[in-house]
Amino acid sequence: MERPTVQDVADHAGVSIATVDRVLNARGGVTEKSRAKVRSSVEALGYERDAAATALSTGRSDRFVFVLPEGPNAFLGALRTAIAAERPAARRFRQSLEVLDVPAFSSESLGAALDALDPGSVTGIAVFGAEGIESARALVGLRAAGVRVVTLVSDLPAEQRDAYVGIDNVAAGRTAARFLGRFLDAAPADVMVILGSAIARDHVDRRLGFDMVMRADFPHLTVGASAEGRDDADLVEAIVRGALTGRRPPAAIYAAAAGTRGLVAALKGLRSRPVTVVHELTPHSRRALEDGLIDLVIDQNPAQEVRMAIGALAALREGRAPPAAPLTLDIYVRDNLPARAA
Amino acid sequence: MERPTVQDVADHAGVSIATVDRVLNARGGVTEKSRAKVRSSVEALGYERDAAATALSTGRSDRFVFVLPEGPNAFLGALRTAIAAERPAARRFRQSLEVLDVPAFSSESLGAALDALDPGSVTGIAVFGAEGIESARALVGLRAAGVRVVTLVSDLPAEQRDAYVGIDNVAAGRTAARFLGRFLDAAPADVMVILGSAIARDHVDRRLGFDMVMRADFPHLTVGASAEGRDDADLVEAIVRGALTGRRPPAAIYAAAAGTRGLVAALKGLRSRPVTVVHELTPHSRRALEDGLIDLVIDQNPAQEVRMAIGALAALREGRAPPAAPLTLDIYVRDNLPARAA
DNA sequence: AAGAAAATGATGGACGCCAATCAGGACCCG
DNA sequence: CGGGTCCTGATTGGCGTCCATCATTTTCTT
Repeated sequence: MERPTVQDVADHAGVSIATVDRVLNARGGVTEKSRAKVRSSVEALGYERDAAATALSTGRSDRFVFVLPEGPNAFLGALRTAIAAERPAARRFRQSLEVLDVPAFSSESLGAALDALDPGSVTGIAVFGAEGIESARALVGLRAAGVRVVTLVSDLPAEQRDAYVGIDNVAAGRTAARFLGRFLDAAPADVMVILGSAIARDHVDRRLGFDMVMRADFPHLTVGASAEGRDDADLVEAIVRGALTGRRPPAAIYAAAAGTRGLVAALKGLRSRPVTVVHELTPHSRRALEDGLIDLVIDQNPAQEVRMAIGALAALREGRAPPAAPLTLDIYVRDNLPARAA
Repeated sequence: MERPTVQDVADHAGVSIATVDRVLNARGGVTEKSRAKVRSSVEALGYERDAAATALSTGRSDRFVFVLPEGPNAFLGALRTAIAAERPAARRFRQSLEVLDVPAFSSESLGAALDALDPGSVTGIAVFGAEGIESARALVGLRAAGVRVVTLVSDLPAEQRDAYVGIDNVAAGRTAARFLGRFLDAAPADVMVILGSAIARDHVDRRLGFDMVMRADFPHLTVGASAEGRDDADLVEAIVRGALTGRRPPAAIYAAAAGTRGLVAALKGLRSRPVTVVHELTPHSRRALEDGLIDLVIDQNPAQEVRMAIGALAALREGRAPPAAPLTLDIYVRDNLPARAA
């Protein structure tokens, strides 16, 4: 029941280990007959490459680059922290993690930054928020040059990436609608939705899912047009204040984007506050949950997200299929908040 | 910026690699002065043991045993499936995973089964549902013999285990209460709680958390005494039917234990059904959620649980600290169900 | 200061795989 | 049948660490 080695496979197949090696590493120059023998021996013995020995021997080192928009938003901060936290572990597997900052909401500079990457030395990249033609072209180019690409948080068309790592944003929107609907009573009311940008795929998906459930199961609730907060706390605050002091203040708010700080600021000190669901567990949203200012947080665990992205890139690099299932949504109320991080 | 090796450390410290090796592996026979030199060089160069080389060289193989109660319950089945699914991955790291079945609810036979394990050949074990004096004694004995012990799902006193892998059950109870309370309207009503066993730590914790929130935030709801379903679907069905046809049928049910199948059966065909929260995402609870028979499922991802248990055992075996944070609760409504597994 | 004890250096063989080279054999072609 | 191509076997030298052995140096003891 010992683990078989290439030597065992060679003996079993009646060939030399050199031939086994040629087959296993697709070096060519082996007759179909020998290949078949080796393959069936591999099968018969249940041979599996020893990962440790391979890693040692090849001494390969992978360079993974996370391309993130600049900006003070808390979720991005958490993502950066998570990347830093994974570094030591990644290092043990000879993977180096880098972060490349690009201006937010600018497809041109993103494209330029991607073009500046050396496809020879970069094993794979993880991109976040890369909607736009310039970046699309750059991504296709990188992939053609052999760089693996995963999209983070917000997906892109298939030709621009090898895999998507993130939550199912349509499901996130549906879920938000479900809880909002259930938390409200049966009386007709208005619901407000705040997005970051109307072209960000993740936000659009959330809105889509939200509307689906609202229309189907909570017809007494009226969902207004999306407000665009551009992930800017001050702008969000202004929008929310405006709505709440209007003549028909919403009974519920779904904030599908960043800028929670502004939202929370606007909610503070109200006599009766709307039922509120936001995205991303950040210090602000956590605090607001604890204080009872908001009701629910839908989170995509950045740490898990980073780990999955690394795992997906590593899998792609080794020619394995990356995991297909999207990340699960983490749903928080004030009662299941994780212990405070150090 | 290359990864330093022991050779580099030796050069930097002005000693031989033999000495570095003695320090790194605590083999003794090194003066404090040399030890200090080596340690500071390790620090200065940022040396880290190469995991691949170590694994190759030691050729260690770990035997991890999962001790699980027998029984047809779906959660246990999922746990077993998850263990089987992890086997190939574990094998790549020279870890073998075994499952040891013991009769449910019997501390004597659990103790006997644990005593029968050979501490010499078992690296670590993961136990589930091990309340009782016989098993406690056996666990303490195993730990003294060098076997690492993690508790799964339900925790035990610290002297019986090295680490706990599972969710925070008090938080789970609190969360269940929060959603039940918010889903009901403000009218006074009765709430029913179903446990598996009144001595299982996880169930007791859930009840505790549930009561805390109910008392604090939903005083208009009356929580009755716990019904003991012993994780038995038929018994649970009888209990629920009885309650629903009584003179004061509960407006909400919190099922903190297994036996969801029975609960769902009892709910089927009612004109007005109680708001219901159950634990564990199984085919039954999933179906019930989709059909609108129940409202919320609190899940502890068995796959993640198994992975974490293996990770914790591996960490313990290498002398590292296992991760301290409990697993996050997965909360499901009909809108964020994961894609159906194959 | 001689002898014992402790610390250190030097070395080599694992571990399993990768990568490259060289030599010999089988086979085909004209 | 000579010359070439294609397969195959054999061999070597790593990769970084662990572990054991043996020789040598330093330090301590009395």
